[in-house]
Amino acid sequence: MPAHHPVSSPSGRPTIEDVARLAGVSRGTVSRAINGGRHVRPAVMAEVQRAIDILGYSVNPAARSLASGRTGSVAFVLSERQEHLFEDPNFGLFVRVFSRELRRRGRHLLVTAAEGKDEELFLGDYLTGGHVDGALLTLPHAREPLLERLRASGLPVVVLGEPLGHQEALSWVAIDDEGAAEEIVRYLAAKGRSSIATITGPLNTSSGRRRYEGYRRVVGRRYRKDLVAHGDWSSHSGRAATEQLLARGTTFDALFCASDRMAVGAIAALREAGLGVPDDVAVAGFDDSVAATMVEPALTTVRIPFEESAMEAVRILEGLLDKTITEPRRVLLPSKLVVRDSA
Amino acid sequence: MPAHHPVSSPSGRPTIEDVARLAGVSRGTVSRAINGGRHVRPAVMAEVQRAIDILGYSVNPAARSLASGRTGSVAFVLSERQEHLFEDPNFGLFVRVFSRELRRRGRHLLVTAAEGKDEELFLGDYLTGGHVDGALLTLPHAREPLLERLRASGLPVVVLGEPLGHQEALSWVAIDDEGAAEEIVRYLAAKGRSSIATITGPLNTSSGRRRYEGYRRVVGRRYRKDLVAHGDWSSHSGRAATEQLLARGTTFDALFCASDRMAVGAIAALREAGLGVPDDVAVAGFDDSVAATMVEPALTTVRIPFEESAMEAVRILEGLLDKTITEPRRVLLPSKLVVRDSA
DNA sequence: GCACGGCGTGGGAGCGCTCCCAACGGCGAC
DNA sequence: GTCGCCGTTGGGAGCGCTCCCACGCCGTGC
Repeated sequence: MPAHHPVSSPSGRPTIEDVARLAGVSRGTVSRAINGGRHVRPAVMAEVQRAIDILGYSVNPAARSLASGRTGSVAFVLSERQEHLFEDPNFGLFVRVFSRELRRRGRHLLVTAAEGKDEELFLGDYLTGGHVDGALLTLPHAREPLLERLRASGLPVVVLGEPLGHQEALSWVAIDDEGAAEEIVRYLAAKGRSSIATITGPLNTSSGRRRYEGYRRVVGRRYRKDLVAHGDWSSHSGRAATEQLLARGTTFDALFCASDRMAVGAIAALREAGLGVPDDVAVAGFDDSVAATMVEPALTTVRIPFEESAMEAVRILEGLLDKTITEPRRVLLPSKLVVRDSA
Repeated sequence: MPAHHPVSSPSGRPTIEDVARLAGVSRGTVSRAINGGRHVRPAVMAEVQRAIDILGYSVNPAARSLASGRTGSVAFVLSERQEHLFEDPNFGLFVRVFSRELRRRGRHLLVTAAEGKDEELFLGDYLTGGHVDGALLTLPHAREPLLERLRASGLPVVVLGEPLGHQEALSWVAIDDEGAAEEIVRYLAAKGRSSIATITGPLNTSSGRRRYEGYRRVVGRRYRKDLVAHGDWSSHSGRAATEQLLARGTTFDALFCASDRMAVGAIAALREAGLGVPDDVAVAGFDDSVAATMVEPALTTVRIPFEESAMEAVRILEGLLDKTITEPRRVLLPSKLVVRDSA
């Protein structure tokens, strides 16, 4: 039951001054007490805490921020134009992990979206406008102007995914897409599949490119252009790409899709064409998303360590913020093959 | 190209004072100019704008917030313990719509999660601690303490979904779950299905309860307890509930599932039991989520006007913030039947 | 015995903005 | 011609906090 004690502030809320008066110490001492308690005697600490409890005091974030020049919050920026990540369960996962990890470090998470050109512009203003101390970015497409501006502003930033063209200048955490793609395609080959087709993701994204490169490395000399089709991660595009593949008349006994959702579309198309999965065509996905177990047959796919990468990103950002890390840091995390029924 | 002009502030960033000096007016006039321009001559406005552009000035949010007592930002709170909304595409949709609508009104969106008891407690502190001017809440379970605390704090709040037990004291925006359930169950009946089973959502959630009530109203006297099973929205629970229904030995020719995801699980279970959909059992879902078109056959379901409800919530919150609205406001939005192949 | 360093503390000086009041001038009304 | 009003402007007074310097005090080393 706070606030039945005399309080001076016109806002009605108790201030640090009220706490100081009640505890019988100075404003400076209370400030030190609520900021870690360095150079404060334990007895005084306790007394201050008691006063805080009695008054129901909580610091005014605006005042703290104005005086200290820090905000205590970090932005999570979704510079995703379309659906991939945004409509993905991973988005929620990221938010949850970030929020938890940052809270543990005494910071707040602030989520913003930047969809169009305007929003991206606005975003630059916002991020460099003193609203946040740092930022976590997802950027499937290379977004030169924003990245360049952020780099120039000196704002601590960690990118989720590999920022094509900015690998050197920024810190980032990514999945070893290429290695994972290699592993799953190699698995298909080991199962005796000799002609392996693929549906790639957008090749202007890092993941799209890398997964495709992993595929190419494994098929090596057996690479054939007519076994490759392109999608945009969506189930719809997976279906269309498969139909295109089939329409070419080339046959294949395995199909590596760069996303689970495309694999779902692919399975539907194969089934319509009278082909059995995995008997006629083994299908492999990527992501181990909820879609993976929702289709029949359940997808053999690759599990991406989203949680770990989120935690790693926060760790790096924290280092950047407290200047423990001064050079851009880059981390590549391994993923894991998940074998189910589709291949 | 900002900041090649002499700047006084020790932070390096130009302040309102620098702008005033360059524009040849006073601090007060610049403040008025950047806050709508009331009582400022057009010529002066232009001069101030020019100075702002030259210096690359942007307001310091902390200083503004400290002086004005407002923050300009609104929290979107996910007090969702588990997966339903969080792993849902709707979540992303909400974030996007909120972010867009608030930006349009000159505010920022701040997303926070509150999963455990601790976080909920923390959340109360946070929301009432002066970090935000108002909040948008999702709360599938009735969370008495948080709601009570928010109500008592006087913070403007709009709830997405019906806050059971707090319908009178808070503003909220919800879907007409009951009406929508009625409509789709009536549709099943109109298709000649005589024994309609249902898989409900959690009955301690408003939607779970209302959808069940809609079902009951339509089946009326033909209600049979053994045609009802319960789930938790997940596809897994839909599968389990269906197996349970089948195990009872009672037959049914239609199944209304309170979520698409449960319908997906139900279809898998029915298929395993050798029952055809929709021939033997017509299946209806709810939500019109991405899952709806991902299964075979595509789900007949109910489309929920998420976007509209998000926009409506912002509209109400805005009214609460600028005191245009003083009484709690309640809005119930209608949904729309979407007929596909499963029923 | 005395100088010195460091811990613990008090309080002045801002941080950059908004709010408000006083002052100024021009204009229509009487 | 004078009065009063309103639109416009300047600038003082904070908003509630952190930062930093100065001051006392105690313990240590010689």
